[in-house]
Amino acid sequence: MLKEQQKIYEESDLYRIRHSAAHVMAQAVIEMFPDGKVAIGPPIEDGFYYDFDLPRPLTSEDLESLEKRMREIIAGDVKFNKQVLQADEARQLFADQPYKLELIDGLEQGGFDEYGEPLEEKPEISIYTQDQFVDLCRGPHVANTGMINPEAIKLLSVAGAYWRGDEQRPMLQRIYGTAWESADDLEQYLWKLEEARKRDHRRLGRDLDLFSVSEEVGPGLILWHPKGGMVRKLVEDYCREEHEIGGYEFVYSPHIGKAHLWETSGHLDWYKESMYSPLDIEGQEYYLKPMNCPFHVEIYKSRTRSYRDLPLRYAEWGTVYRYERSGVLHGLMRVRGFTQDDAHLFVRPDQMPEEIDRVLDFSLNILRAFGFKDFQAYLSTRNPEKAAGSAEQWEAPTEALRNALERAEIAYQVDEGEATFYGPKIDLKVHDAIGREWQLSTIQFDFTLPERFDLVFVGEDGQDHRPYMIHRALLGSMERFMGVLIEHFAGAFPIWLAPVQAVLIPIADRHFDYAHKVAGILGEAGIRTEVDQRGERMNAKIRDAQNQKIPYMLVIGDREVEAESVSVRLRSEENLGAMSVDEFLVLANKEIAEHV
RNA sequence: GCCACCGUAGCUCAGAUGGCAGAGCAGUCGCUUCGUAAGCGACGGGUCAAGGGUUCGAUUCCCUUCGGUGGCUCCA
Repeated sequence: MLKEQQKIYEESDLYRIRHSAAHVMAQAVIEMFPDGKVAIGPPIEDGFYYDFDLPRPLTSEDLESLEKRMREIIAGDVKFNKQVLQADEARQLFADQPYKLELIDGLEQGGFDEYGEPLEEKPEISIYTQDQFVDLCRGPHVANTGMINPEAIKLLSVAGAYWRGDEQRPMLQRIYGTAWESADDLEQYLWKLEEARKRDHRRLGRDLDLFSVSEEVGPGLILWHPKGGMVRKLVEDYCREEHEIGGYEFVYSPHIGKAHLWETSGHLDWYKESMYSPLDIEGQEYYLKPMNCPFHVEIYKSRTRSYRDLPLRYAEWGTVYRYERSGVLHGLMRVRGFTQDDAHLFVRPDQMPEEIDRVLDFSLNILRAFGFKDFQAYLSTRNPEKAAGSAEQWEAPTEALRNALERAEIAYQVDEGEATFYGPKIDLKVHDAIGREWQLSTIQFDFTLPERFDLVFVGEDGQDHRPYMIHRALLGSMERFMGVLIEHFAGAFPIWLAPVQAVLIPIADRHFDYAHKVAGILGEAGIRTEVDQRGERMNAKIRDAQNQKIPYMLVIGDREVEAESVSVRLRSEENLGAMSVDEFLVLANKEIAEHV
């Protein structure tokens, strides 16, 4: 959620309802476990959570009885009473609540909020009491529990969460719940969850035979099947063409490189924990590449570069390997081996602003071509804990990126301290068909590599000058992009990307010959076509084609053979009736060209 | 990696307080030749994730490992 949206949310009634529901839930939990310790319980985007330290793991039966108890507390319609305390009074009150004591210390020092984030002003210490339950809390809440709609709350799941998000601290039990103003809203939200589950790319990947992950090969390593491979190829083909038009040149580089390369690049200093262990080859250490940059840099260095050569734009669909902790792997979205649509731009300082504008523009156009319309940009700035180079060095590129965003006129927010070690970056996120946000493009300024590799170009003055380097991936990784595409379209890819665009459905065996004849014509016209000649009834063939989300189902029976036509049914279930093969080709080609 | 839960046929899932392993779908074969979302029948298919322990006997109980799911931390 954007910071401005978050602010509006925090002012809303819904925010109070959810915050209050979290307290009611905490009361129910503490009634169940009187010795339980409470941590924090804030509202979140679609609901709320509360973290607890409890004597035993919670079960789904516990959630049911907690939910029941919450409804009783709500029915009691008790007041939320606010009271402001001195730190010492608060400490006495929460003497047996170690997490609250830590929070009180943070508040008293005026330093930190409940997440451990620094605060600008020293806040007052307040408690809210409802029924017998007292909680350290800054509010706000509804006036009394009766203002929470008991028909619009639901406890969703239990998960582990570190106290203050720190993996060195204890693991708490987090209960996620949701609360809405009306039962209808709740129902709609649950429908959305169900819809998201149905379009889960892992499920569709199997049902549509797009890809798989084999236990034999290893977790986070994707096997693309022919249908998924076709979609991926179409995506790549389109992008390659656009890149050529956009002035990029294609390069290819190997999957491994010597340790010294990664020392020079800085990856072994800054990125080692994400890299696979080295291979020993003839006494030399080689690392699997986690990024493509050093290779492109070596291509740049392979000869003397003149100011006339720049900008150079090296593009590569580069497959990289990163060690991701087992718990973070997720279908195509988070994997250990993936292919970036990567490019590195080497530019003269005077070309830099225009080049960044171009990249941002290029990126938006490509994403639009795939049906994404809603973008959100994030500008990540220097993290002093984890940054190569000085603060001064970061200033100019950070400004350049900010200016590009201003000129592109897209909504963005600044994420302070979120940059990678080598430079500030812009991340572009898209909203999919059901409103979820996914990160795809990244445009990263890199001022460290040109220095580390001592990159130069010869200027007009005959002297060596340092080029700037911009690192960018537009789709991000092919794996993640495909995952987002699958979920965005719920597997019903736009016709130009559909692995099978038309299926011919002969009603009886005697129609096979004509079906193959039509398939031949369509194939020659570039339509990806299959003939379903199983001994199934037409109804079954239609059902299967529908489930495979094939855009055009062409039914062929006696009438069509007679009239040399096809009967066109769409996956929208619309039946267009009979038309000639030529008419169908006009229709299909139009829709393919329009990317619908 | 951490916390919780889970792992039975390609998929979705039954099952037994520890005693020869079950269904639907999918697959193969046969019959059917059908007009816009599932025709009928037969057959094949399993070291019950792997390894170890307890036991007369383990798919079932215990331990370890591997894999998955939801989160946390991290991220393209």
